[in-house]
Amino acid sequence: MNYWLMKSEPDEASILDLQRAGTLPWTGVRNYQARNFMRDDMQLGDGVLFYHSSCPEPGIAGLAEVSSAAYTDATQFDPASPYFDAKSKPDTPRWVHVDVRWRETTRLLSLKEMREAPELASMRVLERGSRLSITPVTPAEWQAVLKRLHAA
DNA sequence: GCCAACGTTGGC
DNA sequence: GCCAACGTTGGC
Repeated sequence: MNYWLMKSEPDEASILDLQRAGTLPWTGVRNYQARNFMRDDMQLGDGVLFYHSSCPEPGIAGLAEVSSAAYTDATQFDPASPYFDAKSKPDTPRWVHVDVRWRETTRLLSLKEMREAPELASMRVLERGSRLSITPVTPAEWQAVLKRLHAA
């Protein structure tokens, strides 16, 4: 069992969108490191911290879980999609993604609060210049986040 | 809108 | 394989 933090712009897909849909395909990842996490390291049932980015109040907005193995991201072959990749060929797809299932919509654990919490200081997403949209979370960090989310 | 940080591209 | 140029991310 692994844990992850996954960034989403709420304008595109918010935690409430996920709650309504139940499950969403995590399409649009176009970074090799993030893709490799999904392809090589994610397992069914892995815990996901759902993070809102590029918005007025960035932070963790809910909990989710990995609900599929990695499979081909169809948007890479769609010229009308913002995620279209002309260099990716259908016989050797470059981009894959997993599905993510909603678990809980929590209070917002803001980026500010995350930075101020000593027990979260080790989180990869807080590293200087970190832009990765998917980062591993340790069991200790996961527990610490849950404790904060469910407190006051 | 700014800009620091980082990833990717492509010429050599 | 190097590295300059360029593009993107994402907080502020």
